[in-house]
Amino acid sequence: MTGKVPPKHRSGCPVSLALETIGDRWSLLIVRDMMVRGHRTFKQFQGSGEGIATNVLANRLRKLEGGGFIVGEADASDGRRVNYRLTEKGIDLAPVVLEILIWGARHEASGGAPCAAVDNMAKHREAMLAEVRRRWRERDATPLQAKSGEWSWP
Amino acid sequence: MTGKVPPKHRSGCPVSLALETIGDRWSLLIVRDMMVRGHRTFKQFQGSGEGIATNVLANRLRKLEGGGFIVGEADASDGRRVNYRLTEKGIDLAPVVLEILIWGARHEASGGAPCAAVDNMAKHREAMLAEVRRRWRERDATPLQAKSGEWSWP
DNA sequence: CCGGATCCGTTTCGATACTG
DNA sequence: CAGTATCGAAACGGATCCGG
Repeated sequence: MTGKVPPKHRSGCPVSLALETIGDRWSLLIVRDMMVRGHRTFKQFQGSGEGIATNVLANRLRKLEGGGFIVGEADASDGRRVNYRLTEKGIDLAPVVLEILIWGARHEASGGAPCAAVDNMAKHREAMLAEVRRRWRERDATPLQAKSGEWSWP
Repeated sequence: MTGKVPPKHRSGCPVSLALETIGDRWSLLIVRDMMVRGHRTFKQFQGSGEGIATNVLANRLRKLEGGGFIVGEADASDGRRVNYRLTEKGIDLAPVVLEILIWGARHEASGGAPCAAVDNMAKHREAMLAEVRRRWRERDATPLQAKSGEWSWP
């Protein structure tokens, strides 16, 4: 709290990239880990991002939750564990994440074709998106591996 | 100076979202303005973003240039004017920007269908991407309007 | 142990003023 | 017009501590 100043927001509808919410280095990384690696817990995010500080991670999770991208609910069998799930709004970020992955595989990996998984996702774009959507809708937050060998992920 | 600490960078190829470069609130906004509105100059960016500070804008332009997303070249007829152009690496961000636009039109505009332009782009996805690519390759950095009425932009 | 909260030094942001 | 200079405010990030 303590005086959260709202941003400028001058353009009404037309061209907002909505980067005020997800336009930072960590938020999309968290969403990516959820979608592609099936991560759900604080600990998992902590280990799979490129080393995010715990306070920053907590801050981002709360921000994503406040923005309606994810929801956090206590694990049924383990009270101390919190499971985060993607909402519809968060799931709809899948195409964005996928395109960034594709872009990164082409330009960031700085080479030929080091990442076969991304290549596979790009090939079966619609199928991959449908799979992500189905998984998170059904609360079956398992990683994206082993869909008849189409996608694999470290 | 004074100790520029390189980031962690532990994952080699597989899943880097490369958000270290474009993962902030302004960089993609600049790229979007170039792609969709045909902006090329400091002044244009200054007026079309949601009010970016001049020093931040200068910083982002240099960062994008250093990352190979854009190049800045002095205008032939006007020495003091600098024209920024998208490189291939920057042009390849078009799918990313488009997906974010689509996402934002659905979730951020918080309503039914306020933005027909984005809707049009989503419908003619490949054509729009091809058009962006062609324009910036040929140095004809005009806005995206008036492609037989398919896309229009404020 | 897990999911944070709190403190604290460093870095970056962002608004305004100013310069070539 | 296209940027710097400056400076307060915010965020980052590490380390450590806390509640369950």
